[in-house]
Amino acid sequence: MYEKKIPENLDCGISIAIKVLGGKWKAWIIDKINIGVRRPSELHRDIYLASPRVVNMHLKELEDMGIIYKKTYHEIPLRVEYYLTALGESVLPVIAAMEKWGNEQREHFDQAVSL
Amino acid sequence: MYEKKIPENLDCGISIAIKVLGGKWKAWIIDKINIGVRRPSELHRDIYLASPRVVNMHLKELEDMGIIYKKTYHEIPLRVEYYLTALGESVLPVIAAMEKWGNEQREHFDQAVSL
DNA sequence: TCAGCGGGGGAAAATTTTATCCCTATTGGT
DNA sequence: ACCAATAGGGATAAAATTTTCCCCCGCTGA
Repeated sequence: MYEKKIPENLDCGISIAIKVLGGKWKAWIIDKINIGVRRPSELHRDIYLASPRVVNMHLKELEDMGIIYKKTYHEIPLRVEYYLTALGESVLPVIAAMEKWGNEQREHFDQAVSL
Repeated sequence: MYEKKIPENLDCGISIAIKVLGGKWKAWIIDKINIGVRRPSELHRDIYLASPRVVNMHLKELEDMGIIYKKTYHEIPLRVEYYLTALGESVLPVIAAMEKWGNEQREHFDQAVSL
């Protein structure tokens, strides 16, 4: 796994929140799991714009951070489901706030420079 | 300036919010400007962990996105001040939510893996 | 036997972001 | 003449993230 070379700074709450939500698809994944898209293959299909590999990596990170947990069913075919932990649920309002604000301001960003 | 090669996806509000708040120091900068740290040199001193160059680049991006605006006083020595636009002020609650959540969960992340 | 689905990961390349270094310019002070 | 403070940016290097490609395993069904 990749080793960070520059130490992190988690002084302020913002850094922590960005660590959890800042990845390209992390917030989206959390949202989907919350909605009930639990299986990796479902998530891959749902977030088809992201490469499956990144979704997997994000899932792993979120699991390591204690935002989600994994349930493995030893069935055939193998089945895996992800669920939000209490910590993961506690972050939902933050995501909702971001989502709400972003949607309200979408018009502005559609016009504004295509940065 | 750097040209993106992969088109952005601003489908959901989350992407938009992350575009504005996801940079390493963007939320911090917005917060500081809101508090009254307005001049570039002040911001550099205040956010001394970030390289001044990046703060400048973030300021430019935030200005281009319409989150902040710049007032230039043609005094000697030259004086520049940044202020939040209405759009910038509208994002403050989102930052507050992130900050609040991050601080509440800080303990968890202090213990958890030093990812 | 071979293709396909499920979940998953290594290695390397490509892309994006951040850091470092050093420069511009104006003006005041010593 | 030279250094300081102000605000800024080009070029390049380094770091971090994301993508791409191709592999693993267990099992099923044709």
